Amino acid sequence: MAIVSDLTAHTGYMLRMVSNAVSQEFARAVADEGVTVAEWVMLRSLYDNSAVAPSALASKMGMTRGAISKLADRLLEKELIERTGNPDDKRGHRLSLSDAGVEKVPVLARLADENDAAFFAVLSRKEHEGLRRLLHALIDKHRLSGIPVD
Amino acid sequence: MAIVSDLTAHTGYMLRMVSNAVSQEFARAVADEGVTVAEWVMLRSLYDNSAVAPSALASKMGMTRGAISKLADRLLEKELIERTGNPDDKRGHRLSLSDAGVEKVPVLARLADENDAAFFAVLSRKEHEGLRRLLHALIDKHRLSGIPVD
DNA sequence: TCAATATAGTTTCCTAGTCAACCTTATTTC
DNA sequence: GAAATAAGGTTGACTAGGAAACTATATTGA
Repeated sequence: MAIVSDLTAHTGYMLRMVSNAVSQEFARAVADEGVTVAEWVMLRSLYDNSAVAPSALASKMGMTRGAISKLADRLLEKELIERTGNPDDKRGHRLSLSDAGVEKVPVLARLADENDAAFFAVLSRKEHEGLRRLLHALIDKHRLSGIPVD
Repeated sequence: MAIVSDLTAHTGYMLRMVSNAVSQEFARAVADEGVTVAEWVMLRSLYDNSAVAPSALASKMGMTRGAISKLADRLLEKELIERTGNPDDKRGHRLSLSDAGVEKVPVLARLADENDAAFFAVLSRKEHEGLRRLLHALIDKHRLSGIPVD
């Protein structure tokens, strides 16, 4: 073993290389729909649970509250979400999808499905399942809960 | 299958989640040594081949020439690399490690080794090898050559 | 041969994050 | 029940990168 190991010796390096490739392709796909990957994740999160507190999204999405605040501003600007006050706590806000947002999510979800399927089609069904199992184990063992966006 | 599939249904999502976790831990580790992940990749690349053209690094690292230009500025500022003119082509430059840079690389390489080993230690040897094999297949089939940095 | 084009690098402007300071409202504690 | 502290969210300063314009030098080809 060399004193200075090669970059490719690290599994983390390979992981990042592949991960970047999938994400870049997906970013290109959603860009045609006028949204970014982070915006997609926020929209998708609001699709399940509407009226979510920004701070809850921050921890779910693994971003700071500041970032969520600005991300929400952009989606408000695009009229894909709505921001309302929380009557029970005047400090708090609630974010939810607008009607346009509700319509947009399935379109983006379809792109996500297609992108994922296309990228991993080079693996056999068994390999693909093996990969998912290993990633799941890592997520589980490291207690990774946030949704990645960057 | 639901009309709008879950975020976690996508392998790309899991990949990114795990990849982010490894990278964030590594970023924290190298930050103690005063460098960023991108800086580490550039330093490591120059360790093998000194006197490299910025444009060559750009394609190797999967970044734009503009980004490489600024990254090189930062490493020059830290006196870890040196920039010289190319006598054969007055447009071109060559980047190489400074003496301090040459000393720094093995230290950072050790951190990279440790970080990678620690993160993937939760997998069995066989699982770890399986993961590497699958990632390698994806890199190969998609012809991914750049070194990821972001 | 010299005009058009291509290439190497840098710079400017823009985007999307972080971090820390800040304002407002709640909660705790004495 | 008022003062101290905490919590929710926004804002401003800063960072790292991409895209495209720009400068300077090389190369091509009519």
